[in-house]
Formats: sequence, structure tokens, C-alpha cells
Amino acid sequence: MTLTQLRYLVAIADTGLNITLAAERVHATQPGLSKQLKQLEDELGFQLFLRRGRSLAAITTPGVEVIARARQVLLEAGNIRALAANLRGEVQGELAIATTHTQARYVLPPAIAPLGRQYPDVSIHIVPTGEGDALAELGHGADLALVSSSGRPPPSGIAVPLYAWRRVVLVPAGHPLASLQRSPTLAELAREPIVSYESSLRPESSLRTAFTEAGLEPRIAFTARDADLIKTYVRAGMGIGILAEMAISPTLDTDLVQLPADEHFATCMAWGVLPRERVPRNYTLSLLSLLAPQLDVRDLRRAFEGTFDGQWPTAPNWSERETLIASPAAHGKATSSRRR
Amino acid sequence: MTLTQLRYLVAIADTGLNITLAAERVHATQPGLSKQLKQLEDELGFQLFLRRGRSLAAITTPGVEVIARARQVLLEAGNIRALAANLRGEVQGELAIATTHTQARYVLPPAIAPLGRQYPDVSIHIVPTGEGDALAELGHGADLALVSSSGRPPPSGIAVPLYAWRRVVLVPAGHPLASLQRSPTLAELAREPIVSYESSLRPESSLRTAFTEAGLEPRIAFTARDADLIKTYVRAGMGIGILAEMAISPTLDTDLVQLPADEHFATCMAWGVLPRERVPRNYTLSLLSLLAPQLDVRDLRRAFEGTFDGQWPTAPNWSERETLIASPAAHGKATSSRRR
DNA sequence: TACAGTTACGGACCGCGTAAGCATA
DNA sequence: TATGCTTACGCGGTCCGTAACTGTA
Repeated sequence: MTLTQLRYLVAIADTGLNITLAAERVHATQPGLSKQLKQLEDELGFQLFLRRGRSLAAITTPGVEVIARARQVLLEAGNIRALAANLRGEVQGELAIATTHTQARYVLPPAIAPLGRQYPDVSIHIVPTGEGDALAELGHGADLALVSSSGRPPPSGIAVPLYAWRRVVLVPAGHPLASLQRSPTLAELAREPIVSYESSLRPESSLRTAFTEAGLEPRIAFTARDADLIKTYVRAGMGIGILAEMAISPTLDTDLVQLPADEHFATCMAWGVLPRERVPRNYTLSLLSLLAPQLDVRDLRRAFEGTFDGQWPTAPNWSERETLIASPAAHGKATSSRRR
Repeated sequence: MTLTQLRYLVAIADTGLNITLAAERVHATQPGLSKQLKQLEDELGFQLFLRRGRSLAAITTPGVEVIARARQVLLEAGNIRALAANLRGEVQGELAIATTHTQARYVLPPAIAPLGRQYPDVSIHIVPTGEGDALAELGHGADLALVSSSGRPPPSGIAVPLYAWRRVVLVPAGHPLASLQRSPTLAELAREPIVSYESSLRPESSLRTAFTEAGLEPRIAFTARDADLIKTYVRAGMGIGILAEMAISPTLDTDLVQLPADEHFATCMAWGVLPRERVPRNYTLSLLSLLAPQLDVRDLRRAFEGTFDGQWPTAPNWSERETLIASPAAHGKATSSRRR
């Protein structure tokens, strides 16, 4: 049994039992994988796959067990390599970020730009997910999930608070609500067709519960994951938009009127979540620190190692965050807490 | 990075940084290990060990981390091999049992004899421990721990109830207590010097608490881990023995008088405990089934896999156990429970 | 007739063991 | 001087890629 054999094995499993395709993925030839698989099966003494004719048809029962353990082996071997790459100050690698459209489109870009300068050879992959699915991606290879919640921190992984954000109501310039000199009431909002995120369809969504707790039933006219789509449909007059404040561009969205809605909807917290079982690369932690300048990379490292015994510095509101980014060093030092 | 390199690495760490000794342990030559270690360090890009002159002086900080993860890799690789060996019906292997002297001397032998017939090439290692230390051995390579407790099941690993046992009072034939027609009272026992297990010195031991709860202070004159030593000192008149009923041989201890003490001391439960992170070989489960005939090997396998959703059959008392062993098949089938 | 996997072969590499060299106690 | 690690060298195995072969849709 070798690490190569195990790597080939899970590659075959991950490509749906297609050895040729798996060979491409691991940058090797198909006969090489075939042979190594055969040798592994010979050593173990049983078939890992059921063959129909020459092709692989299914994974055998013991094969499932072996593959699961092989993944563990490769995970830890990868951790050793990540550990070493961090220590060497390696500036190349992969970074898969699982998050929603709004984060990817409006929050990440200004952080990723400087990250690319510090780590020029890191290839970054955005894994788009619905609000509820980003955490699940951590179990499927993502290095970092960015999620939001209005209550408790995410249950799995290592969660770090990044910033707090609020929802805003967005209406076209000529809309009756736009001329109000105050923020609209929930009842006024409930009378309008609403254009918002896909996740607001879920009965437990904080948008829905805000209405139902007030005895109102919102009419959700249109949903999308994509904040730009939501704005497009608001412009088209489909209804009023309710979305995250981060999604409002001060330069591009001047034709729309935004109304505050803090009093109606709970404040949300954006969290960065690291998979507990995988050693994070330095650039992953750097990205978190770029997203939330109050965070210190060394504290993040300690949090992963389980030796961080302080409290995270208070996460700023999204709107305050800019001032932090202007002077990250001063603020970063001041709030980096390590209590012994 | 190869599995061999990682194996060599932990071997060196486990021999106290002696490469020559490590080479013997892994059945290879010293230059081979030296070279592989060097290659691994080259690949990772940093030293795993600090050198003083030519010899290894200490493990570096990152080295500690790498070695810990290397152990995980080797553990899972070993699990794959164990899985395969089980499936092949392999009859050879190792079995390290961590337990107390009493279990090793009086309980295990009649179970190990038939095990050796079924698995002739398994080499069995008894790791002698104090009552409290057997569980810790599971983290250091032991395959099975046999422990006793008077209360809750052991907290770590997968615990299976084997049998319930009681303490007996043992006195020389001429002793005043021997002529009583009833079991002695706690007060009568407290007047005598007591010869018992080392573990009874601990303030939280169930022997001690039985006395102190009755407002009595026992005088413990002699302790040992070894039940035979305890009996020897009872014979020598050092005091009255209080020990596990399993330690009384019906043929060899006829010169001693045993008095029941059930009413004073809590009944204990003997547990078999498997390490959760290591796949048990079939013979390990067979041994448990031989020790406790009410257990079914398939239920034990399911318990390890986390798919056993029933209750363990009631563990018999030690004294009743013999009748079970006489007809294990019938009883085993009857109580093997699998509820869906 | 494509497509996917197995078998065959030759080259390169690598890991191992033997043997010699070299520090340290 | 003994111990223990490193370096040098030659052998054998093995892993890999190319190429030809074979069974299946």
C-alpha cells in the first residue's frame, strides 16, 4: 500500500469509477492507475470495485470502507504538506471559498486583490452556494466558508466573526416609499411585492419571521441568489428589494433609493468558517484578516490549533469597517487579544 | 512523502531519537532510515529533528506537529490493513490486552486457550496496568482494555459489559472470622488489618468509600496489584484479604476461608473497551465473546461501526457465567439483539 | 466503430543493503 | 575506542509511459 495507490483509488471513486478520467485528474496515464489499483486489490486480498465486463460498475461494500479511510490518510498527508508549505512561506497553492453571491461579488474582491499581490501564485476558486450550503462544502474540499447568521455561530468548523451587517430596502427612484422622510413600517413593506434572496423562501428565514411575528404575511414576488439580479428586477418595477447592505454599490446604484430597515430585521453576523480537520494555509488566514482587519493572523492560527483562549475582537458593522481598513495595523494590534 | 518515510519517522520518534534502534524495530538498516529521513526533511523544507553533531538531540516544533499527523496517517493505513485482514479471515496478527493482574491471571486464560486454537498465529501481549491505567493504554497501542467499575461505563472507547463481580473476604482457616456462621459486619472487618489491591489506597476507591460511608476507617496493612501476592500475605497472617471473587481458585485456595461481603461493597462490572479509532481484528472481538458468551461477534462489529442500535444483553454474574460457557450457542443466539 | 480497461515492454528512478568515513562521548 | 550518523556505490524492484490488445455499447 502506497500513498500513490490510495490517491489513485479516491480519484477513481471521485470521477464516478472512470479510470481514464481519474488518470487525467491526477496527471498520470490510465494504464498506470489500472495497474496500481490491481496491485492494491491484490495486496488487500479483495476487489474494491465490482467489474461489469472490463468497466467498473460499483464500489464493493469493503471498498466503501477502504475509500473512506484512504480519504483520511490523504487528508492528513495533505495536512503535513500544508504545514510544510506554510513554514516555507510558500506563496502558491489553492484556495476554495464557499460562499454566497453577495459575498463573492461585493465583499471578497477588495480583499482578494491585495491577497493576490502577497500570494501571486495562489489560484482562488469561488464555490457558489446557497446561504445554507456553504458549511457543507467544507466537508467536500472547500478551504473556507463565508456564511451569515442572525443568531448563534455556525455549529461546525472553526467560526470567526468578521463583521455585522443589516438589511436595506431598495426601491426605484419614483416609488411612493422613496419619498417618505422616515423608514417604512413593516406593514408598509408587507403591502409591496418583495424581491429578495432565495433563502428568504425558507419559513425559518429571518426575513420571513420578522413579518410573521408582526402578524403579517409578506408577498415574495421574486427570488434569486444573485444580488445583481435582485437589483435588476427592482429596477424593472417587480417590487421592492430587501437585501444585504454590502450589495449596495455607492457608485453604480445611485438610481435606486435605499431605505433603512434596521428596526424590523435582526442584524446578521458574517462568519468565516475553517474546516476543523484541514490545516489552513497562511493565505487562507490572511484572507480572513483582510476581510476583517480586527483579526490577527496569529490568533487565527492559534484558534485552529485549539490554543486560542481569548475572545475574538468585536466585529465592526459593515459600514464602520472601511475606517478599520484605512488603518489596519494600529487597530489590529490594539484588539488582538491573547489572555493567559 | 511516502508511507515508509512516515513509518520510519515515528519509529525514530518512538525510540527516543535513536536511528539505529529504530532501524531494528522496523526491520531495516540504519543508513536506510537516515536517508529516508533526510529525503523527507528535504521535501518538507525544514528539519524535523535538531542535530547535535551527528546525533539527533530533539524534535523541532514543526516536527512535533508532523509526527502527530504522521501517526494519524499510519493509524488509518493500519486500519485499512486490519479491515483487509479481517475480510481475508487472516488468522495471524497481534493482540495487546491492557488489564489488571487479576483479569490476566484468572479470567483471561480460559478464554485465550480456545482463541489460540482458532487463531493459531496470533501473538498475544498482556500489558499489565493498574486499575486506572488500562484505558490510557488504548491510546498507546493496546487493542483491548479490560477494566472494572462500580458505576458508569468507562468514558472513552467502546465499552461492552462483560460480567458483574463481587468482592469476597478471605481469611486463613484458623482466623476468628472464619468460624462465624454469618457474613462479617463492616465494623468487624474494620477491626482487622486489610490486605487488598493497590487501587484501594485511592480515597475514591469503592472499598474505602464503603467503610467511610459507615463512619469507619479501614486499616490497609498491605497492598499489591497481584492477587496471588495478596493471598500469600493473607496466608502469612498479615490480615484479612478483600479481593475480587474471580481471584479465588476452587482447587488451589482450599486452605483459605472465603466469606461473602456483597452487602457491604458495591457490585462491580467488568468491561471490555475497544479503542474507537482503531479497527478491531476479528480475533479481538472473538476474545470478548469468549470472555462474555452472551455477546455476539456481529453485534460487537456493529457497535464498532456505530450501527449497533440495540442494548447489550445483561451481563451475567461471575458465578453464573460458567453455565453460559457450557451452552454458549443457545444463549448467544437468544440474547443477541438487533432492533431496527 | 468508438470507448474503456488490460496486458506487454523498456527505461528511469528509487529504495535498500553493504561498506567505508567521520564526528562525539 | 565505541557508538551512531552520514556518504558512496551497486543491485533489484517498481513505477511509469508508450504501444498493442481486447471486450463492450
